[in-house]
Parts: sequence; C-alpha cells; structure tokens
Amino acid sequence: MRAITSPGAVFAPSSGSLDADQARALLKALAEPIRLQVIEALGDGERCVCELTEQLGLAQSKLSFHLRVLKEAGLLADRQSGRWVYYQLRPEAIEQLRGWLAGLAAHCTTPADPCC
Amino acid sequence: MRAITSPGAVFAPSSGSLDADQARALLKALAEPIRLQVIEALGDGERCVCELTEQLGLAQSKLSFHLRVLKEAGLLADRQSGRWVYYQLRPEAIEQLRGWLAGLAAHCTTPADPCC
DNA sequence: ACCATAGATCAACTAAGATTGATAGGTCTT
DNA sequence: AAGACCTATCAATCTTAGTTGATCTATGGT
Repeated sequence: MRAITSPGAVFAPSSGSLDADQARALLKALAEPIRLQVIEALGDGERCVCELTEQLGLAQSKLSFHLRVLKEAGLLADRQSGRWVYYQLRPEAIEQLRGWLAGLAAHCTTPADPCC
Repeated sequence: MRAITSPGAVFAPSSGSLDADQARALLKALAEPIRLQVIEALGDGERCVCELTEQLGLAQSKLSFHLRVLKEAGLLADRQSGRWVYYQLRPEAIEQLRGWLAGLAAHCTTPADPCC
C-alpha cells in the first residue's frame, strides 16, 4: 500500500505550542542538506516527486527516504493523484517552530548570578 | 590558551538574513537532545558551566563538547570570569533563524501544476 | 490481463557525530 | 611555587543516520 495508511509516528499537532522534544524533531528533520534543499524547493509551492527528483538531481530512493523523514516529522503533507504524489510544506509546522524559538529568546540575556 | 582566540569557524553575522547553509548550521547545532537542554536552560538567562553541569547532570567533557558546538554555530556567547566561564544564548542567532523560517512559509501553499 | 511507470521499502554498507576517560591549560588560594 | 579547581581538548570507541541498488506495490494505459 502507499500513501493510504500513514507510515510511522507522524505527529502533526495542528496548532498550539511545541514542547522541546517536538521542536527537536522538527529541527533534526530540517538539519540535513538534502532535506533542506527539498524544503527550499517546496518553499515555492507544492511539487510532484518526479519534479523534485529531476530538479534536485537525486536518486529516487534517496529522495523518497528524505521525504519520508520530513513527512514523519510533520513538516510535509502529501497527496496522491493517480500515479503521482505531490508534497507540500506545512506552514503550521514552520510557524510552530518559529513560536518555540521566540520563547527561547525572550529572557535569555539575564546575567548569571556570580557562580559557586 | 582559552576563550581568547575563538576556536573554530564561529560565524555569527550580527544581522541580516541567513542563507540556507547558515540556517542549516544553526538547525544542526540545535537538533541534538543535550544541546537542546543546554539551550533551554540558557533560555532562562546566562549560566556558568558548573551550574549547567550540575543542573543537567552531565559529564564535564560531554557538556564542554556540546557547548563548543553551540558556540561555533554562533548560538552562544561566552565570557570568562576568573576560573569560571559563563555562557549565554545569542538572541540574534535565534532571531535570524526565525526570519529564515518565515521566508519558507511565505508561498509554500501554491498548488503544483499537474505533473508530467 | 499485461506491461510500463511512479514511488515506497528493505538490507547491507558507509560515514558522520556523540561518548568516554585521560590529559592539558588557566586561574585562584595559601 | 605548589596544590586545588574549573574548563577545554584529544584519541579511541560506539552509535546513529544516510546511501546504494534491488525489489515490491499501486496505478494507468493498451
């Protein structure tokens, strides 16, 4: 089967803020050169797998592997149309990550008490 | 010597937007459980290494390794005071990453042209 | 029903990154 | 100047993640 049952632990909370572990999963999925290329390509809009394969010059199984990682992290949505599968970036996921990052920077400049 | 010459390729552009590779370096540094714990702890404000060691229950060399990675990515600033070294999160780095993420989500929902 | 094509999955291999324990470099105290 | 202490670094090991080529599943065309 394909694209009917979701493969793994796709956790894609639709809104609300992330905990550190969810944030880490997103960060980890993003922090890889090929996946980042994919993400950038999808930044311009939805793409078919075959377009991505061609555009990025990647072996089919390699691209498929990375798409899966991104999808399982909740960063991508896919839809099937006939033989083809289209992937799209989920802006909610990006927005959640941005929100989590904003929380980090809020009080981080408080100086430390002199130590020990 | 220590904390006088910066050790590696610390690239910490003070403002302006990131390219994908700079963003990836930040993401990669963040996408690791221990480093994320460190970052979260530093979200509350500056900390001495010994405080972090204790608070997170980490072996000294392990923490030192991860602090270095975070610092070289430009995410942390350090200052030495006597025997102690204090680390602080650099909010500019977080802000730059947030800006880069915002760019991604801008046009990503444009549907694909039917493929092939 | 059969074939061609798109995409997913799997197992073996490779590479990159993290951990560990030991050692070295500074700084303070006495 | 000697000892104690904090932090950084290094080399060896271990672990995790990515690559590759082959195979499998689904869909559409004839």
